[in-house]
This record gives sequence, structure tokens and C-alpha cells, in this order.
Amino acid sequence: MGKRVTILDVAAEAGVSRQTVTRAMNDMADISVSTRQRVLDAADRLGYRPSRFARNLVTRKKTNALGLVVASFRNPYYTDIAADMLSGAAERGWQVLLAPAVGELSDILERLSGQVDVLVGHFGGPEADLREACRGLPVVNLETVSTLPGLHSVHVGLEAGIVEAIGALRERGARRFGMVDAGYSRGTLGAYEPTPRRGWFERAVGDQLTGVVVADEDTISGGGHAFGELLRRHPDTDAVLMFNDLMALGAVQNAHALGIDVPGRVRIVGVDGLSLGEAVNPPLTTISIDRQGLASKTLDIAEILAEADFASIAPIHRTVRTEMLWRASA
Amino acid sequence: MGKRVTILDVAAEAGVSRQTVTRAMNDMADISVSTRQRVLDAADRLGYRPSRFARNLVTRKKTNALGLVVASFRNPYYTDIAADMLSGAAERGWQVLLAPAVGELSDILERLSGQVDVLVGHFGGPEADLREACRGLPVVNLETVSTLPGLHSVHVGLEAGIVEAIGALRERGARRFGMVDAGYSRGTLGAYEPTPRRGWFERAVGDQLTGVVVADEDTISGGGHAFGELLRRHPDTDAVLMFNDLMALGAVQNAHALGIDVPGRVRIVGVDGLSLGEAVNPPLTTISIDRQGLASKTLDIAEILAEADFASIAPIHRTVRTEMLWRASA
DNA sequence: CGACGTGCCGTGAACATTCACGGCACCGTG
DNA sequence: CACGGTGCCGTGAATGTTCACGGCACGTCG
Repeated sequence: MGKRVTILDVAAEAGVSRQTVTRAMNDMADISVSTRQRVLDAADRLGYRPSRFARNLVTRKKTNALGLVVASFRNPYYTDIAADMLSGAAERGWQVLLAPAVGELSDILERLSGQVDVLVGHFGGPEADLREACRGLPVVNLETVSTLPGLHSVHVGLEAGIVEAIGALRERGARRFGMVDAGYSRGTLGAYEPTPRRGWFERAVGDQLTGVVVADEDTISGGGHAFGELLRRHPDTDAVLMFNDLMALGAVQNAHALGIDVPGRVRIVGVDGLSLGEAVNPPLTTISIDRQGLASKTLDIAEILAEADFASIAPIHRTVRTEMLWRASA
Repeated sequence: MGKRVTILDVAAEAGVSRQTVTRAMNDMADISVSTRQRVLDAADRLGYRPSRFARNLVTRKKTNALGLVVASFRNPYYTDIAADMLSGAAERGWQVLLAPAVGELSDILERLSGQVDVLVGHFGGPEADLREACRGLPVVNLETVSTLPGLHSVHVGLEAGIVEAIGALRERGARRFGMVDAGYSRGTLGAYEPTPRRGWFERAVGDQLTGVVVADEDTISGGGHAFGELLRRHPDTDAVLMFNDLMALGAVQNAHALGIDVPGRVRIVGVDGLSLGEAVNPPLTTISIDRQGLASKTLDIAEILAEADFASIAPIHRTVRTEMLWRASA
């Protein structure tokens, strides 16, 4: 049951041929007004809707589809990127299929792989797994430089941004640096692995490091708690780099609750450049990531991949810059 | 150029038949290991990827696709809904195609209509337009009761929530009520049309109304400014309903900047139930909307629509309840 | 030696639609 | 009447893949 109603059913119902139904449905010429109406009525009566597969199969309009795996919908950073990706894709005539990053990577790819032409997302896991999971499907890895063939990437030049931020903080008098890192559960549960930005931070501050606290959660409250913990353990800290803006928001919030003057006693810097940072007191200073550039560069790569023969294509890598956004928290 | 590489090309390259290529690609039985490898190599060499259209055409697995039009990516309320919709859809084996609500409605629908089975979104415009724009495509209208056939809806019982909130505020001593409404540019640019929730609010407060200010922007800062304006014009206001949480965040923020005690002098209540409300000082009291319920009910309807014959189906309407979330701002 | 099962592979059909082309009736014109 | 043009409609072909089935070679067993 649930037999699909095809164009032939409509044709029979209206007493015409397939082609005439097509003409009626697609507002084409060579059909009389009465016939068109009769066909339309029949289609309506039967609830006919052309199969999108059969249609796209024959009129291969090359309507490209891009599969976007969103790391988290609870962090505006990712939804901003998704938004930019969506509007950019619409401009270029691309379709976007979205999937949340829940469950096993292989499951997600399983769902998407048959439906899209290019896969895009923040894939943290091992490259080999990723490459294996989607054989033949080109992948654009966001914020992760990949080396395997078939894996392209858009990288964020955050290291330079951190160096710049630390330098500027020094000019403003900061001498004792601390950081709140995010828990990176890559693989085994609860296993903490330092994030790349922690390494860049530690290299930048050198011996002026007071300490690093790893937050339990990649959230506002998680960042707030970790910030409090950091200052409890290292009270002499006078500048803190928060893993991202969301957590930095919690830090500013918690500093206010603890009666810690920002930026008087502690300067707080986030990463991302969320506009949400303007809504807090004091407004958040942040290393802003050009999310729009990230999206457009990704789409550039996607377009190249769609055009090319895919067989003979070397990994493409692009980089977006960061920019200091001095507000008031640092 | 750009000639698509089909299964026949791979078959020729590997010196086998179509079916053998299928067997190799889909990990099927009845194929020797060496042949499979040879086919896989050939496919890799040619960059072959099966046409998703042809595949889905023949194995009509009924992989339903849902078109989701997201009103705004800058408001967590909508991204929350999208997130719930996405994960719910994944569980039910649905595909989700996302489109941002930019440009003309007809353009958006034009892009999506050929690709999806059901359309879902916050469509504000006139029903007739909507109905016309997607003939034959079932639509689930979010937060708007629709009357035309083919237009189903999930409605939020916000009126009851507002009544409950006002009652509770009265019990807490509030006597002078104000509201910040959102500018609703439906149709002509800049034309303000009162939102439904303004009407519900005014009916609930009766003669205890001090005033209503319409915000320029549906944002944090827009809400903050409007809140300030409201208190400037009606200093005796002791309770304010903000159009949504995002704007309420701005109100709390601005109250702090203006030295207005919350909830001491003014009680502030938002609408939506965003977790973001916890991150501000004082935490935001809000009329929480069950976004997850909204998403799941929407998917329920979508499933019914996908099963049914569509022809003989009456408009389906569901309602989600609201729940007061007492935090500290009221 | 013949019958039968099994591993491996290939061919016709089907999926639902659109495109290209051809046909039929009708009308007007020379 | 012959001819060409036009409005309307229908038939073969094509799209790229999978499913159902059939065939061939080889080995085993009675």
C-alpha cells in the first residue's frame, strides 16, 4: 500500500498522455487552457507530486548539494557559520543538507553520503577514519589542516591572533597569563587532550604562565566555573585567555559575581568574535574569527570540487585571518 | 566537459558489467575479492560517485526530506528549534534541507519545493501567498494557526502563559505593567502591526497598563533601548514583559547600566526560555516555550503527511504548552 | 558419467520523469 | 484542391541506478 501516484495515474485520470501532464504541471506551452485545468484538477484530486528524484535525474540541473555537519547548535559561533554558509550557498545555487553532530561519525556520514556532493564540517576525529567513512566523497575540513588526499580544509590562523593578543596585552601591562581550555574528548571518554590553541598560548606567553584550567563544559557556566577556579589557584593572574567567547561570557559574569574588577584586576579575552559579547558588562574583548570568510572560502572550495574531475585534484587549503576586537574586558 | 562518469564507465574501465560494479560499491555478495578491488580501484581512478537521484529513484526507500525555513540564525530560539528538529529528524530517518529566510518567500520555496516532501517554518506572510507558492506541497506553519487546506500548524499556547505570568506578577505585588513589543514588518516596510502577544498582554493587564514601546530591532540592544525608553516614558512601571528573551537580556543589561534594581523596582519577564537567560545578572525569568515539543509535534505531523494520501487530509493542528521559568528577574 | 549445487558474473526490466520529435486536425491562402 | 502553417497532443528515447533472474564454469557426489 502507499503506492506512489505517478504521472501516468494522473494522465489516465485526466484522459491525456504523460507529456500533457508535464506541460500542465510545468506551465509549458502547447496546451489548451481547458486541458491544463483538467489535468491540474486530476493531479490535485490524486495528490500527485512529481518525484524529485526522477525529475532531477533527467533534468540534471547540476543542483549541487552540500552536506554540513554542525558541531553544536548551542554555540552561536557554529550557528553563525551555518547561517553564512546557508546564505552563501543560496546565492550560488547550492542546496544545503544539515546534520547535527550527534551519534557516530559513520552514522552521520551514512545518512548524508548518498545525498550530497561535498561534505563540510568540523570533523575532529582521526583523518583516516574520516577518509574511510566517505570514500569518494570530497570533504572540506573546517579548522583542521588535513593531509590525506580528498580531504581539503579551511584553516583559521588563530596562532598569529593569539601571539598578537598576548603582545598587545603585554603592552597594556599584563604580566601573569592564565588560560581556560576546553575539554577535548577525542576518542576515549573524558580523556583530556590539550587543544592546539593551548599550545599556541603557552608558547606565546612563555614563562609568564600562571596556569591552565580545563573546563568541564564548553558552555557559559562551564567557562565561569573554570575561570573562578583559575583565579582561586593562581590569584596573581592578571590576564586570561578563554577558549571561546561563550566561556568568556561566563568568565565575565563570574568575575562580576566574585567582585573581581575587569579589566582592572584581570583582563579577559575570548575567541570567536561573537556579537553576544557586546551584551555583557564589560563588553568582551575577543580574537575575532572571520566566520563569513570561512563560509565563503569553504564554498569556493566546494565549487572547485564540483567542477573538477575529482580524480586528479590535490588537497586545497585556505586560511582565514583573525582580528582583534578590542571592547572593554581587556 | 563536465561529463558525468556513470556506472558504465567504471564497468568498462574495470572490464566487468554494471551489476558487478554495483556489487563492489555496495559491499554485496557474489563477487570475488580480487574483482571487487579492481572495480574499487577503477571507481577511485575515475572519481565515480553514484548519482543519488538515480539511486533513490530505484530503491525508493522513502527517504523523506523535510524543508526547514529558519526565521533567524541570530536568535537562539530559532536555532534551538532547528537543533531539535534536526536531531528528531535524524532519529526518524528524515533528511532535513535548510534554507535561511532571506529574500522573497517565493524564491525560497522555489529552491526547496523540488527537493522536499514537507515544508516547515515560521511563515509570517499571508496564507494565500504561501498556499499558492507551493501548490501540492504540504506545509506545517509554526506558531501561526492556518485555516486553508494543506496548511497545517503547530501553535504555541502563549496566551495562557501570559495570563499566568501576569497573575503571578500581581501576586508578587506588581500593579503597573508595561511591554516592549517587536516591530512586525509584515508586508510594507516599516509598517508596524501589533503582534498577537501584545494583544494578549493588553487584555491580561487590563487597566493596569502603563505603556507599550515598539523596539526598532529584534535584538539584545534593540530590547535594551526600548526598555530604557519605556521606563523613561512611564517611570511608574513595575513589571515589564519583553517580546522575547533576547530582547529581555538587553533589558536586564540596560537596567543594570541605568542603575535600576531588578526585580526590586522593576520586574522583567521574557518569552522563550533560553538557557542564555541564566548567564545574566539577575538570571532572567521567562515564559518558556517547549521547543523540543514543538519540533517533535512538527515531525509527527510531517510523518502523518508523508504516509497519507495527501488528497483527503484535513488540516492538522497541534499545540505546545508554555511553562513559567522563575529565575530572579521577576 | 550424469545430476546437482555453488561461486561468480552478465542481461532485461523497472523506477518516474523530461526531451525531442512526429502526427493529426484545422484553418487560411493561392 | 494542394500546400503550408499552427495549435494541440502523443510516442520513443534517455537519464543512472538497482532488482530479478538467468547463465556459465567448476567442483562434488551418487
